[in-house]
Amino acid sequence: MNDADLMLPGEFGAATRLSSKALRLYAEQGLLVPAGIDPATGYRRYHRDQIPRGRLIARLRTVDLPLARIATLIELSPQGRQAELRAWLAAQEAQLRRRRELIEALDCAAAPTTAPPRLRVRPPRKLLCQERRVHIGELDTFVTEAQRRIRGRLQATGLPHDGPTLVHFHGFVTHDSDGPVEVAVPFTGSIEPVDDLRVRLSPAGTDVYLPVAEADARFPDILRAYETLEAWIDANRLVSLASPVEIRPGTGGALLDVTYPISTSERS
Amino acid sequence: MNDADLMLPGEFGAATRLSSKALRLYAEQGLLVPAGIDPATGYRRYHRDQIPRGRLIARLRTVDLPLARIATLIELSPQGRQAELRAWLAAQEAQLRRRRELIEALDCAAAPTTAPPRLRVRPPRKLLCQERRVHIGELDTFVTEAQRRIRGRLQATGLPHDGPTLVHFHGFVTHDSDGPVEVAVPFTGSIEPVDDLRVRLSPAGTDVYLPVAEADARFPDILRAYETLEAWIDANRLVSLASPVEIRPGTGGALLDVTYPISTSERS
DNA sequence: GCTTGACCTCGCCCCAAGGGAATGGCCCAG
DNA sequence: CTGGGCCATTCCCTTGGGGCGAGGTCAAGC
Repeated sequence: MNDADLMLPGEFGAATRLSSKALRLYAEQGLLVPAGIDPATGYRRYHRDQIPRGRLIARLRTVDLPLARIATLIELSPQGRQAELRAWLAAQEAQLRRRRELIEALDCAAAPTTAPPRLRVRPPRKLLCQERRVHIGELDTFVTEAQRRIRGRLQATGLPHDGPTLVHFHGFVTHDSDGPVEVAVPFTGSIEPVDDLRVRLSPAGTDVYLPVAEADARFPDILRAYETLEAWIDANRLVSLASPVEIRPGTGGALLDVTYPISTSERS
Repeated sequence: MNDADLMLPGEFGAATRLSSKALRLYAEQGLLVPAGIDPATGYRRYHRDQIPRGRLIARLRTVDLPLARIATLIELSPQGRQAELRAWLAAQEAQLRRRRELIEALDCAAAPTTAPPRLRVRPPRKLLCQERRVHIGELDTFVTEAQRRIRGRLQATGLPHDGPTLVHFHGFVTHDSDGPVEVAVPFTGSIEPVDDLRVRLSPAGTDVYLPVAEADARFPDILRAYETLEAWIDANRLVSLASPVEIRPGTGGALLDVTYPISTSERS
């Protein structure tokens, strides 16, 4: 280890294309620690052998990888690193595809769908529910599974459970955003909550709904139904009182009805 | 305008899926200003008619558009907005492609190219230069144009200008990063700087270089030559003293030589 | 020996888009 | 009258640095 192999941040930065401010940051984070620090002056000294590492960091930063990710990547073999990078790229591309889908869906909302939403009165009822945060990919599995558990529980208690299945979307469910989602089956009678199955009341009210055929029920196509309903609610100067619900099966042979609870109280 | 049409942030946020924190921010930025503020309590009241705007903002935020961009988009017609959004998506995709290219180039660096770099002594010389910041798309035009201007100036002064053209890359030149780039032609004699043409000295030294055929000289393929040179410099425990230079024409019929100045002074 | 200029240090404030927490005000229901 | 649910304001936190200012260091020139 030779004195002449040591450089100040300026020179090292020129060799690696990293600013001295960036170097300071990386040093603080332990990502690229100077070979030595002069205890008297505080001057950082980088060793020539650190140049490849610095240059690699700079490269990875040019594609906007977060430092934390770089810190793990940099410890891998070139092959492993490359594999991770390709995976990361694929993830970025998937995200971009999803954004494109969302934007296209936003576009389609401008074109009205065929059928106008309809109104329906909803009676008060008691629900047995299971709630969880899920991303869009896990949604179908969760709904199927939760429905099975809820109906199984109702059956075991000897209660009728021939009502539809209600899926409440308390939050956006997309690839990037997880619910929460609540699966519920209305029932009559009395049952004790168990584990993560809970009992709650759903008040009476009015719903506006739109039947959705199986062909249009996939994500992100189904967003069009939501758009249509929201546009209708806005156009009629109403307010949705709570989260939208997907009711399966839907009316008139539809796979499901997308439903919004709305206020019917006259606003003076 | 009815009192009952006004909502507190909680209700309005539920209708638009915006957090009250986000609403506060948008209000400060003028992006979504409450219909009224109670002067006594400071309570913000949103009007029902603001729901579509809020919902649109929320949608646009889900694809990570910056608020400033949203502020301009939101004033456009749906058609104009959609066009802008598509353009933005295309830009995002272009950026992702460039990142992929950079990562692939990083990968190829692991596989050594055929020819090893060679050393060459560089005499001291005087250069007539033009420097500008350019992105990769403008690079060829700039180099051609600058070269023409410089040689024209040399010819007009009656000085020989039969040397090669030197293109110094003082900074990365990619789609995302603009130079600076300096085009220079060596000459002998005396000339006055004019406009943005300047005269500077290039000291003697040693270069390590790699000829690049026309087929490999396009971006991002040419990055492989840079990778190879940098790897060679690192492996030989040398330090590049300054920015890399592309010299046209290159040796042995190559389109250009990618060149790094290196230190040859013995380090004790 | 002195200055000058280039380089270095540290420390603070700034960007986007909010999240989280602490503290206090407002209002409604029991 | 008290509790709970909203609401307000204020401060600090995140990422990856850029920019500025005060002051220390170092080598070169005079």
